[in-house]
Amino acid sequence: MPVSVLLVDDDALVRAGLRAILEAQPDIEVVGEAADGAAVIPLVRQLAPDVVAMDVRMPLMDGIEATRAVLRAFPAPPKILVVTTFEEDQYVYGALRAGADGFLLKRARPAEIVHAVRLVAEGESLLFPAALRSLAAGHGNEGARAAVAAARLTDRESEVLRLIARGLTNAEIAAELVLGTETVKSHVSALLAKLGARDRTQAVITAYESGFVAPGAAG
Amino acid sequence: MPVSVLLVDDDALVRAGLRAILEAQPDIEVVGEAADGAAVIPLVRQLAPDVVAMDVRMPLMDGIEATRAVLRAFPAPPKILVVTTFEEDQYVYGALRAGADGFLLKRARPAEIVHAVRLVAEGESLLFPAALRSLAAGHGNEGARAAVAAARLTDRESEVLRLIARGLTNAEIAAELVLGTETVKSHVSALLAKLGARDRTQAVITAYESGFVAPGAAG
DNA sequence: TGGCGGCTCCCCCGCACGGGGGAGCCGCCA
DNA sequence: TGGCGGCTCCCCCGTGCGGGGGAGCCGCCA
Repeated sequence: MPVSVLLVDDDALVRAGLRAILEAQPDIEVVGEAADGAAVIPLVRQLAPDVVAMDVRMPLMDGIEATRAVLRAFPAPPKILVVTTFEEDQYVYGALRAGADGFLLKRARPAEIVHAVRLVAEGESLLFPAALRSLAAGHGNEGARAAVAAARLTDRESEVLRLIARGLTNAEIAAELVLGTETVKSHVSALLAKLGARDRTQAVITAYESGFVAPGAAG
Repeated sequence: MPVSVLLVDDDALVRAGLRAILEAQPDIEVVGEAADGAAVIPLVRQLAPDVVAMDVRMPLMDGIEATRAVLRAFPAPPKILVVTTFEEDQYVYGALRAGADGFLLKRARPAEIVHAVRLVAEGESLLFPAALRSLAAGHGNEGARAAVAAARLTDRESEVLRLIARGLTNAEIAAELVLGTETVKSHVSALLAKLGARDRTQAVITAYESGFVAPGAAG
């Protein structure tokens, strides 16, 4: 059962590129295209795609509004993969709050694009915007790859991040999870690398900004 | 021109106590009372108080809902001072998100209660819930005093907290503000003490949880 | 069967951090 | 006039933190 994808981008060139890359995969099928967010709702209703690859900047209705509209309109909405560039990273937070499931960088390599589509199709994928931003600084394509491939935390890392975001030290986390402090340090290091965070403070910021934790939700 | 206060608490004893304490001040005037949040809207319309001292737990409409209702109903709403106890601190975040302007602990001393009313009346007062919680742990009355009196940050401290909440190190903050690192350290220490935070990580958490910074608002 | 990723734990090392002091300058206000 | 709070900068000191290595165990899957 292939993953069905709807492409939404005002640039025909981008649509064609995405279609070519994705159609080359046996398990991915592009079922439709749209040139603006305003056309998304009826197309989703008609095509019922698994994933919508959604551009951010479009003339009539931008990707953020369209994301919101789709999630409002359908009880079981498709996964929304927001297609963005480093220059547009100010839209990332808005898209996240609108309910986007993942991010795709236009300058990513084909294999990464394919990977991203599969990831969001599988569900529960959270790509951290801070990782995008920090990795974007200077590293060029390296950044794109890392942002797409590495930004998924393991269960343990998620658990540790949650405790970091509650203000615990490594020793306290170790006690809480019944682990050695060295183990916690390992998880913290891995987690910081994946998030593109320099230290636990930046990790907490990323946790809040990405919606990984929400104000008021903590105990 | 005295500060006018509306008391909202289902406990008549509490109302009487607040009235006695506040009326003893020449610059504070209690203009009305209500026993439930459901009665607040018409009373605010009629009395136009500067401050509403609002209990959290009330039979018909709780303080959080009432706060929300008041802020929705009036273009220039009164300041909302939420009256709470340490046992009720789980309501603090909800009240903050509802738009409350400050917090008052029932076991606070009279002078502190008066101070809190004057503070919110002056505007722009933000009392940090994390400071409440951490100070509440064990210190008894000490905690109440500190939470009310110390939780207001100076301009410089607010500036530093904002930069901490953007992930900067002390050295980077110093460069940003054109200061010495030792100066930044002084501000950070003062700020941590006021917030009841152990380190900058907890300070960031407090900043988000209190609404001092909001997800998506950062640049 | 081998490889790989996740989880666990260990070492060494440098450093940013935070606490404890103190001090001088300025402006406000009693 | 003196006091006080805010802002600035300095010292010393301990340590939690994060990076750099490495290693063994397990389960999944090709």
